[in-house]
Amino acid sequence: MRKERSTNAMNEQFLFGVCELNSAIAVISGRWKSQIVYSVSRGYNRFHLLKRELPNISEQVLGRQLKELETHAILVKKEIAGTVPTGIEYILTNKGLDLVPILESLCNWGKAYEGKEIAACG
Amino acid sequence: MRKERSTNAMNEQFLFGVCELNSAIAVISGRWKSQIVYSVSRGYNRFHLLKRELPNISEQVLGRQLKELETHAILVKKEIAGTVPTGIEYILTNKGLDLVPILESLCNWGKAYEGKEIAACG
DNA sequence: GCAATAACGAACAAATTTGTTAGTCTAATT
DNA sequence: AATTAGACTAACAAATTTGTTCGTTATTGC
Repeated sequence: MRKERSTNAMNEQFLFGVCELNSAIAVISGRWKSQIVYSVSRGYNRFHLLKRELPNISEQVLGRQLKELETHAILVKKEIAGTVPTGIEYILTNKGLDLVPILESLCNWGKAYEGKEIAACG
Repeated sequence: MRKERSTNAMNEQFLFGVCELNSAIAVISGRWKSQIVYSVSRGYNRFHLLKRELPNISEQVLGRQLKELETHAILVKKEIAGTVPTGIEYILTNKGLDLVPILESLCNWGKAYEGKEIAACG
């Protein structure tokens, strides 16, 4: 549980107030989160498909990350009609869909400077 | 210190291998980091200016974050000639400069969906 | 009946990040 | 001579994130 009045939590709130950038980053930070969003966007949109894509994640952690993404309205759960037991699909919301191209930019940025930890000065 | 062989650390490495997206996010995650990059890009490029911009950060934490950004080659330190004691400027590298527009997209994305935690489904 | 698959939730523990306390060094100012 | 400003570092403690163990529900396959 969060301690709402810890320095850490208050600093987080302060930054949220400074610029939406900081809330945005808070949403996509976290060990598996942006990779999950990216995978879902590419069609790996069910629990077992994500498990297969990310073999090192435990089911419990996957469930937790998905729930957090749902809380932040990046994706929604949808029951697949006519399946027994009811299958669940994860669908990106508009918010989630709009995030995907930004993640792609980040990916390209990462690739462009791969291994160049000591970059030339601009 | 990091435990190189913890599950957590190994999962991080795994994700770095899956897509550069994950290393990119790792670089900009962290309580103050992207805000610092953004502030530096807007001219708050000295230790004391950043302290004034982010009054809640302690000097120790600011120093640490700046050092990490330096390690990831987002910015470099530069001595200001002719100042006594030597003043230090922080300059964004090309890598850092290329990051700024992405941070701006994230900021706009955050603004667009501000408060809309329960978004319409795409 | 027993195991497996799909999809998780709760509680606890380990790892990591963030913040705090104390201290450094130089030079100008009071 | 003491204080202040700029720019930090190291070591420790608190907070938070990540991973683990155990358990659940329901249906199909052997």
